[in-house]
Amino acid sequence: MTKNPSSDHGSPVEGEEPPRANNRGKARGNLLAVARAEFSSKGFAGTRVDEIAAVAGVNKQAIYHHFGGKDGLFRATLEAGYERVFLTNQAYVASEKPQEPIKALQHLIGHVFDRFHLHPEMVELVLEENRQKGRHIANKNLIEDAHRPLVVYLAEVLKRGERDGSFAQGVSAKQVFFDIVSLCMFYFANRYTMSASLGLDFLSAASTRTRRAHIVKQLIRSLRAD
Amino acid sequence: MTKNPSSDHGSPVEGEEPPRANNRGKARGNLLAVARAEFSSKGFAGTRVDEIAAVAGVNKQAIYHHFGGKDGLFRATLEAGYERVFLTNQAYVASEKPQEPIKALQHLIGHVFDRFHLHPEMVELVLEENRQKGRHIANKNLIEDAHRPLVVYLAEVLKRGERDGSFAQGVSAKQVFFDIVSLCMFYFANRYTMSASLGLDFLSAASTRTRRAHIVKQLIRSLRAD
Amino acid sequence: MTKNPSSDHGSPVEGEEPPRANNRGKARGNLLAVARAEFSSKGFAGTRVDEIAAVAGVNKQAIYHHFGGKDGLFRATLEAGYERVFLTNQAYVASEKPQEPIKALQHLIGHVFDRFHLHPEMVELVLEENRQKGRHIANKNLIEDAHRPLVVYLAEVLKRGERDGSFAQGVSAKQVFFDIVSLCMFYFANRYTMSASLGLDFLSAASTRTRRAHIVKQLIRSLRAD
Amino acid sequence: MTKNPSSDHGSPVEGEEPPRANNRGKARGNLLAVARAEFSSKGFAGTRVDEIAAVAGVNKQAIYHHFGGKDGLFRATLEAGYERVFLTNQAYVASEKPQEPIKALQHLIGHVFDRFHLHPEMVELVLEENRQKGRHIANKNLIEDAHRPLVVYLAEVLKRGERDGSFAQGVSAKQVFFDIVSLCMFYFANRYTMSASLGLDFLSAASTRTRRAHIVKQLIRSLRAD
DNA sequence: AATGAATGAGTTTTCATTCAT
DNA sequence: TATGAATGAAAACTCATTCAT
Repeated sequence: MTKNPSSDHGSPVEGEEPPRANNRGKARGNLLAVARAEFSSKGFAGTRVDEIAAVAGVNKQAIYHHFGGKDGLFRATLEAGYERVFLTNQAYVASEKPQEPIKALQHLIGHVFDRFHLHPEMVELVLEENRQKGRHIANKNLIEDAHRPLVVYLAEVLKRGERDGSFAQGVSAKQVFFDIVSLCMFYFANRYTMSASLGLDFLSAASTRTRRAHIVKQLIRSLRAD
Repeated sequence: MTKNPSSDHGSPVEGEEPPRANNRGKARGNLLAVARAEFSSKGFAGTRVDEIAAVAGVNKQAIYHHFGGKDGLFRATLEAGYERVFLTNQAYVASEKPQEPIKALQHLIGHVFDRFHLHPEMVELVLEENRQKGRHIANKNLIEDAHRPLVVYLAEVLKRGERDGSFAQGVSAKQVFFDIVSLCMFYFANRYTMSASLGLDFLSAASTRTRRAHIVKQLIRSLRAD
Repeated sequence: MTKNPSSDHGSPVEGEEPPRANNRGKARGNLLAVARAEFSSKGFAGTRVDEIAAVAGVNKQAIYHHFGGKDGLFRATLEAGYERVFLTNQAYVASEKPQEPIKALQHLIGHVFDRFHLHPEMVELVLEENRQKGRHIANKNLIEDAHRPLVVYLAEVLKRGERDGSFAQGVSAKQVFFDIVSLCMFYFANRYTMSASLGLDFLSAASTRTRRAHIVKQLIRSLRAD
Repeated sequence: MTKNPSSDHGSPVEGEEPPRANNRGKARGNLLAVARAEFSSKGFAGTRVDEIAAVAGVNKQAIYHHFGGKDGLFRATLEAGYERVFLTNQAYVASEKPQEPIKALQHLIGHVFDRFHLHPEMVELVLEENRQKGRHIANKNLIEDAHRPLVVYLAEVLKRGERDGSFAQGVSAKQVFFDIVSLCMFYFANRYTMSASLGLDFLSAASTRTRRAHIVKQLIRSLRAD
């Protein structure tokens, strides 16, 4: 999985940059950044090609030139997202110091939660792709690769925990990974109806902190050795 | 579908199924049923008002007559869904025999999972409403009411478990409810990307059973007294 | 020209009346009153049959029952308007004391102006009918009758003025009537663009008073004997 | 009357042309020409966007592309009309030879009358805009500018007439301008009902000539010095 | 007479995509 | 390649009128 540094731009979304003379490749990057914002907030069907082009400050034709159309742009947006996930996960694992399994796991769960907190657009993008029954996932390996660093790391942590007696035996790392992602991502995906359901305000920072702590604690508890 | 025979004098049309005659009052129900299917499979923006009307076998205008428009129809569909959730939960709680807390909780988690399994459309409807930032939730009480039977029952089970020593002290019932819904619903909402992520096929019945068992087990473990 | 007293209602427009047990004939009157307001403010094409029924507080079907449809309702509205004009003009002429021609004419012009001021809806109704090239005027005599009292009275005043030397000889009463109506009605029909044209605010009461005085004065001057 | 060559499109109204081939840039002009005809004959609400596009021989979307919608097209049509009025008035004033005030005024009144006679569509457009309470007048200056040449010229003529004793003192030029426009425009706006009112046929050329002469004569008389 | 529902043709507007310069 | 215009299909929504009770 290689990384195209020029696609890690995002000028129109993350910062204001004066239009420079050298527009080489900027159109593509701008489009991806704007598409990410648009697709995630409005869904695939609700997103307008014209608006993406307008917000990105490029001609509509650029979308057809670079991505072939709306579908291609969505696919590229999704792929760029997974690329980012991969890089983030890779960096996370690389930066983790050796530490006891419980600490490592607590930290990992917090990392996943915080990533979704920081990038709710990715939550929406993934949800959208699932609603479309995965029709844009041309390269399933891309997704698997994106999460592999974390899954591998998690499996290793669990194994160490099993050995040193901090974790229960025989719990599938993949299922645990699924648990972690479920609990973290679902929070950001369903805050509106869950707020109504439980009579709480999950949009507040305090509720988010509370929920985060609860998730970390319960997941750890669910893995303890008896 | 009852028919008034006295209005059947005169020659009926051959071959054609009478879409006319007594459509009185049927339109609303038909529309809600079709809308549920359409909105859940295509999302709000991806759903076509014309198609709903056509599939429901009613005139397009009926949607505007009964619901005021696409938004109104979505709102009504969502509300009807929550109404169903309420009835189901109410019936579930009413039918539960007295039993020890762990059994009760296992059963409850399985119930929630199975409901989502049986009604994935409701999953999609709720997801869609969250993507739209809850703009169709006119009546938040409806949602809260829909889940209240289960939340109240869960709180009571947890309390009993705390008392008899099967569950840990001081875990918030609302947070646990959130955990249950997260783990169960997320499975049905993200099977495509999670399949790709983990290299498994979560569309198969076997995987679903495995996942269900895992969720029940881990949630119970996460609540054990130390 | 007979007058149907039951059509001189106007409850929903001119006053609030509690719904009474005896609704006989009220629907027709309500509809005419509301139609007058709607047609005049939105034009024929811009007016909605549903809205008239809703505002009038009657069932839509009543429109078809009483008037045959939108066209019939417009026609009836127009005719009711002319009927009112007739009655007003008849009463005006009947109430005029003998007076010298110039006074009589000044008073008459003011009367015309004030009628349009009081009933701008009639201005719009007439304009609309002209835009439709008079297609609703089934009975042209109705219109002629409506103005006849005033035209006859005007001709008589002019004749007296000619005889006593206050007015010029040989000016057509019909043309003068046309002048009066033109100057008075046009003011109320074109206040928006004329305000913009001349940089004045013809919606203000002061401008209206000024314009009224000017019109009276100039018309009298235009008729003086040399 | 000078003509702005760039506005001299109008092929679809004046003749049949192959609608294909080079349509570049023609759409806008065609649409304005057709819209003028449609809006003036049917009013805003009565006009169909589809029909304008069809008659203009362009795609319906062109209306949204160039004007943003029906409202924008009406506004543009109105503005183009006032533009024409301005050019016409400017040319009229420029072409007027020095002459005595009464002659100048007679000529001016005839000019105004003849313009409305030649362009009854503009009459309808203006009436329509007034019915809509001026909601399309984005730029009031445009309207004021359109008439300014004539108003300024009129004021100057009146002033000269006051000085040389042909006109009365202290009559407001703006009010006189209003008189002229009222009398001339009203004739074309209300010929149907006025014909019925007075039992005359104001659609005939003879009646129009008679009315024109009457208006000119009476306006001049209304301004004479005593 | 009154009412809610139904009808079907139509009306504005939108959209992804392509063309011509 | 960049850009404004063009395209045609379709989308949401509206309307006057009629039906059934």
